[in-house]
Amino acid sequence: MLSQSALTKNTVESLLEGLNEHQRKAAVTTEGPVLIIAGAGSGKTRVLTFRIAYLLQQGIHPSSILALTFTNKAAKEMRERITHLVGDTVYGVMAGTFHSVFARILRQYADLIGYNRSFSIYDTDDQLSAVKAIMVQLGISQQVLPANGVRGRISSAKNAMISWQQYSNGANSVIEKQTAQIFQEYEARLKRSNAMDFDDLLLNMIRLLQQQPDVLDQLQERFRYIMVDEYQDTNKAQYKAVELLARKYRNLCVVGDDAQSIYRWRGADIQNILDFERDYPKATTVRLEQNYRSTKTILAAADSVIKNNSGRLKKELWTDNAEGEKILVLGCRDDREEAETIMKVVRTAMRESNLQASDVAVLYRTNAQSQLIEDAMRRANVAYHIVSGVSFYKRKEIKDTLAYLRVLVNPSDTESILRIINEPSRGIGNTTMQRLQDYAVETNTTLFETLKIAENVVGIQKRSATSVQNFVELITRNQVDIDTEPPALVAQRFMAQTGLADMYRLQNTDESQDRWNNIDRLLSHIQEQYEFDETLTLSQYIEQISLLSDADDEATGGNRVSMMTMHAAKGLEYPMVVIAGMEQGLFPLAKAEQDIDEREEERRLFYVGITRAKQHLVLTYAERRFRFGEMNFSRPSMFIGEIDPACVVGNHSNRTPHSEAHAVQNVWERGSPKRQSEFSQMPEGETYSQLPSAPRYNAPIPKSIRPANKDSVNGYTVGQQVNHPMFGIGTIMALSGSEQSAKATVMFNNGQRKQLMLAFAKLEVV
DNA sequence: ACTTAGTAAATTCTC
DNA sequence: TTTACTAAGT
Repeated sequence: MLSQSALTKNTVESLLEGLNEHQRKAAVTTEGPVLIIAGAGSGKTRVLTFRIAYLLQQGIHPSSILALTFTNKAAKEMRERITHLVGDTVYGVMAGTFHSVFARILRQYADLIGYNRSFSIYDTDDQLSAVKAIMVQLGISQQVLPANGVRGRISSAKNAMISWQQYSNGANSVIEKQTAQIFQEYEARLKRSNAMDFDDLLLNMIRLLQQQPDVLDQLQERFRYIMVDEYQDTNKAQYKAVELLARKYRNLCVVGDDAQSIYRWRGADIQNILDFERDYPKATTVRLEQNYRSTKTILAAADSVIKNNSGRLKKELWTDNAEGEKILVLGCRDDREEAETIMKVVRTAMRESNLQASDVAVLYRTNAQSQLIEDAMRRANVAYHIVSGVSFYKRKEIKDTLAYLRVLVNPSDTESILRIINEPSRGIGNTTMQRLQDYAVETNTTLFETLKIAENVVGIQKRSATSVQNFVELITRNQVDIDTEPPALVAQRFMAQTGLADMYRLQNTDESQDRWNNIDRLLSHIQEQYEFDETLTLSQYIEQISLLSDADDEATGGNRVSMMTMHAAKGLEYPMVVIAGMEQGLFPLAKAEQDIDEREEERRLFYVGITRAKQHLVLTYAERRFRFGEMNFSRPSMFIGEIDPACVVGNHSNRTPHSEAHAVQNVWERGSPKRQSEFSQMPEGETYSQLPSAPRYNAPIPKSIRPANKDSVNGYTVGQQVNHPMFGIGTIMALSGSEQSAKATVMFNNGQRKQLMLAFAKLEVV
């Protein structure tokens, strides 16, 4: 069957030999519920992928297998590794994040639960704008009740499967009662907009399964083997959805590590994994306790820290690896010095311990911390990159472009309309939109339907009504070809008409040029994706982008030091890890100082951080740090004190440095052992402000972004004289890209040099 | 309707 | 330091 040739008995058996006894058991116990408690570095992903390969080898049809992960990165890695084992067969396996898998299923059955299949997916920003609009509508001041707090409470409620009715019944305080009211309106508003937020993707999946027995049966029959990765991070809704899907065949295998649960704040319920054996009484439990990643020292340190948490699943991690060197703890005078120190430690380790830049990761608690470390790295010419910093997709111009495209696909999408109806300015102001929104709510129609009849709505100015009419026509005109023409073409033609790119082009500042280029990149990206998969629709593209916020790939490429938050580091490993900002109030965060649960979560996060390291681990802290615009004093993190002192060296407290500690020698070679600050001070005369700043985002858009220069493109040639309606006569200096993404660099006679996109700029050859 | 200036607040993590 | 909201002025 299928391309099973890639998967002979031999490959399976040889793989089997590569697994230890427990891993093997976890992989081949395919029937019934299985709980795999997988300690850090115990080969979890390996077991999961082998398990899937094994199922396929047993003759299980690929489409019977469902594998759910939390991040796109994890899903992608799993697919790649399975592909490695079984080849193309993997294409039948449904593997993805909860949200993406459910979104796909929900599109298919959308009409059964009262949605149109082109529903929009709302991210946190869209949620917030909906909440704000509702608060204005209800006359609740944001001064009294911060909108973002309301958004958070609504989302938490939904995570815990609490409906607005239930929330309303349980509301006691004024704040809760008002929130309940907003909650109710919020649900109605999203429904009217034919939109689901992230939580709805889970909740509607449950609704679908509960309300449509046929669908439930169909899906249960289809997904006979279900696997859930990072089970400790599931929330109530995810738990329920999985429970429903697995109820019939009960071939549910969950993998997780309670010690690595770090998403409580977004509704993850650690109880789900703790209670698995109770919920599935006949479950086989397998413990993966052999660590293949870290040295004995690192493991001991991690263990001594996590021991301070209560209520854990029994698990004893051990390793055959070497003792390894001690953990280096370095106190610094301030955050700048810390950054310099990190740079020096990394550079020294690369030189002395024969490490590549890509062998090193610098981890921190908050994204803001990366700035100074980046500066230090750049100054010293150490190649680095930021993993999932500010996403490309969070940029204003990109969000605007996507909003335009979403309106095209789903005109009911209120939040997207509000976002772009006056961007660029069309003379449609707040008052007008407020009136139209009120009217839409009163008549219980979509905003777009109301826009169509704007002239009949009382209180709307003639001028505004005309502008609205033009906007409606802009949308409807472009919707015509949406199902017949290639998505990139539709998008490009549409965007050229919206005037968004023109607005940035005419602003003609460095910043607007960037924005314009970003729009261009997005449009090119659609083209690329389409070339990769010709069945791609605009709707699918938007969904794909909405559910992606990780800057996955690309980030891993190249020989560079990786810098990221500890959350982002989950699932990764590096020969050398530096954890920065080990200070009370930063790590653990201030709010954890009172709350035991918060503190335990921070501790688990620290545990995750420590266990990323294979051989070298360095912890740093600063005695003073610039935060919130002012200098603050801080004390070393309590977590440092929790590490078994036998595992640690450094200038922390009055412990004397051990001479056998390799890294320590390197660090101290140029300074006095007592005051490490002396060697890490900034050289005189150089300041950080003189340094150019690095791009702050890490765009996941792959390759081909920098097209090669050409002599002739789309009928234009280098050297040609052209006329531009805005800039006048000029000469084409260079050409790049092709078709819709073609660009020309033009030197205009007025002295301006511009990069223009041929699809947008109306260049006339003279 | 749009611009500007002034003030307040918020700064963790993610699908 | 940066962002975001409000109010007043054009």
